[in-house]
Amino acid sequence: MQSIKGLVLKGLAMSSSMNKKKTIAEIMHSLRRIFKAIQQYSEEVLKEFGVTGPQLWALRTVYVEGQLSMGELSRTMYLHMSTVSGVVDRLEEKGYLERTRGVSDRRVVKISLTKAGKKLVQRGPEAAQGRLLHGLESLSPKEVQVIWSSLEKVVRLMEIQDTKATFFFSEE
Amino acid sequence: MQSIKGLVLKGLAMSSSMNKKKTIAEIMHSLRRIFKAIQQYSEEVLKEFGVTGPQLWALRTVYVEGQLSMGELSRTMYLHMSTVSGVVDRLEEKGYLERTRGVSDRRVVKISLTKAGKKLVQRGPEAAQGRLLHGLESLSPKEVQVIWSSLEKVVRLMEIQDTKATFFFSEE
DNA sequence: TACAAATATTTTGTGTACAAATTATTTGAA
DNA sequence: TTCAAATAATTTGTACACAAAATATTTGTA
Repeated sequence: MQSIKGLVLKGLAMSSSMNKKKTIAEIMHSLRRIFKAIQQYSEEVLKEFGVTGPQLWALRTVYVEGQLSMGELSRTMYLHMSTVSGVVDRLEEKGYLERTRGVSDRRVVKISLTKAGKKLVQRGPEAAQGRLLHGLESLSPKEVQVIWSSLEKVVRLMEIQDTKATFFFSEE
Repeated sequence: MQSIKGLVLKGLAMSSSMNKKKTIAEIMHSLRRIFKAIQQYSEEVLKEFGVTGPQLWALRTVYVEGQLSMGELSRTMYLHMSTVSGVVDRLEEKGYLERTRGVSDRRVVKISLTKAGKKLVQRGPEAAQGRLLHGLESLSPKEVQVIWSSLEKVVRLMEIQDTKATFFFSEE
């Protein structure tokens, strides 16, 4: 259906003398394709396990971290609290999560897994990571390391600009 | 508001002896944060130019590629056609794009920029790329190259699994 | 020629994803 | 003590993002 193979080969054919501007455009494309692949994987997870990628990710986070507040969950997942609120709604409806009000502070909502939720996490794949995970597993530790440090560099570049809006529009 | 700086530093503190599984989890986090940074940037663009990141990206694509069909536009943007259909709807309402039916094949819809659309692209930043672009510009060509090839590797790993679903669940 | 299969786009329905507004509760200062 | 500010979570409104179904048109074939 998609001519992905062709596109990948086109990417590989680029020489190392490719100029910076073009490389940057390619980087954006790569990121876009990674997001798309993650979303497509989410569909597969939905068909097999009845929950979406983000939902499985939330379950997995609670499984790993233990009981969490909404704020903690959203910070751990790097998602806006209102987004997480909706995800938790759907997981609660499905019977995988429970909300309980905090005892000492009644503003706080504590999220915990039900028995069914725990079971699902144990038999399910590693959330959205699944596909990427199995790909990365096949690489050497060194290769994984290089990919990680590259991504960290990109993250720093993007997040640093939050604090340095002044320098945002530099000269061409 | 966000404690992003702290998180970045935590990432940097990791030693190279970090095991593969942890590194992979970090890679997922990095991707997630890149995604979030792009979306936050989209908000800024919206406030300044009245169009969202994806909308500006679509305009820019038509600007660069010239008149396009919906199919061509969606393939170029790596987005589902139904998604692009909605984005084009909103840009048409705002008067930046026009739809025209194909002459030889009346199923095809041709997308082209209006005068206002052209003007906006010329004065606007480089769509979602903007923030990343300015960050990457500050690196050496070699560094940019390493980041690109890492991302390409990730893309290939994820997309290859579309065709090789058989090997999907390998042993631990 | 007739009409089924293929193709291009839109519509429908679900689920993120965010900001801004709202609600409920707690904390701190006059 | 009182009540405004701060905090935690939810609700509301907009815009992606996708698959599946529907619509319109063209192509190929009997």
